[in-house]
Amino acid sequence: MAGDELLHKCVEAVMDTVPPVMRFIRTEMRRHGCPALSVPQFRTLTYLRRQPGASLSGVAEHLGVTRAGASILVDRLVQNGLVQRVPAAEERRRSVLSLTGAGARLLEAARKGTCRRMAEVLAALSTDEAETVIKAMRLLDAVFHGAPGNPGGGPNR
Amino acid sequence: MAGDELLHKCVEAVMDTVPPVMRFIRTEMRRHGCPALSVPQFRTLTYLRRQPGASLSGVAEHLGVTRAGASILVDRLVQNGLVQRVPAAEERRRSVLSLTGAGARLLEAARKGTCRRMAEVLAALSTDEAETVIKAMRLLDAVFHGAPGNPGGGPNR
DNA sequence: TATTGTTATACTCTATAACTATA
DNA sequence: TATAGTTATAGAGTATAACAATA
Repeated sequence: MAGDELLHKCVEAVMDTVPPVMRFIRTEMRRHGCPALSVPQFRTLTYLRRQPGASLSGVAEHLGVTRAGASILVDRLVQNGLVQRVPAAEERRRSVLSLTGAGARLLEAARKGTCRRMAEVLAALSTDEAETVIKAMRLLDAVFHGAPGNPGGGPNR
Repeated sequence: MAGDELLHKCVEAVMDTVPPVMRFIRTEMRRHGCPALSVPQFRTLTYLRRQPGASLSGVAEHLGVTRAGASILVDRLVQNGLVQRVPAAEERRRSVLSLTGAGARLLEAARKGTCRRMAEVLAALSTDEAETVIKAMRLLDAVFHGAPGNPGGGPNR
């Protein structure tokens, strides 16, 4: 475990740096969506590409939001023809979610456009620096994974 | 400049990792605000602590939002008694913004609470790992600083 | 005319609470 | 009773567009 002062510096660094990067991602996602995708929408589509047939609860947990929020989010995606939602055959209260063709195409387009723009920015990094960033992202993934920091433990999570 | 493949891995890592970390920050900020602070509100207060007397345009630019958005944001902070807004003496169309006592206190409380929670999470890192994260945050700061990724270049930015 | 800031409008995200339907 | 999902309500963020006031 890192020392107190170092830890504090680390916390401040993350708190200062993450919001602007997030804003960049959000803005680019909007620009490249056509129709624009919000970050949660993008993350939902990405999740469904990797986990076809996932449930609404799965989406909620992946995003770290309540089921109510996930329900509305998915609703919009369904209304926009990007996601298909059907009741599970065996357990009818469960939803089976998957990308539609349009959803897959839009996801790919948004992903490419946003990645291209971010690549332009990150291209300023040297090889060593890029490796440092990758390593740091893995570390953050590891420690924040399962670190709730999530919505209230109410009855409907 | 890093190679193409490495760059791509770096982009994906950032796009995958930043949103969950951001969500953590947002949730903790809500929890510790009392009344809850949103991330933009928190960043505005932090900015005003460091730049007392800043203008609304300054806030907008710091946050990377339109002036319309910054105006509303500041409005809420003023209504909640956290920020003071007075017209500049010499150039009356300009606003002079600064923290009130309550704003400074709330900022400090929210900062401490959120930092403490994040420190709990980051405490899992070794000294080397914490240093890697700090280094990466500095690198991202540097490359995203000035990388707009910001709202449309309309007439009212 | 250019700059600073506001207001109007519209959309998304997000939470909590209360509900329905299924198991 | 417990679980999956929905709906209602409320408040914040954000964009664009149109506007007012000042320089």
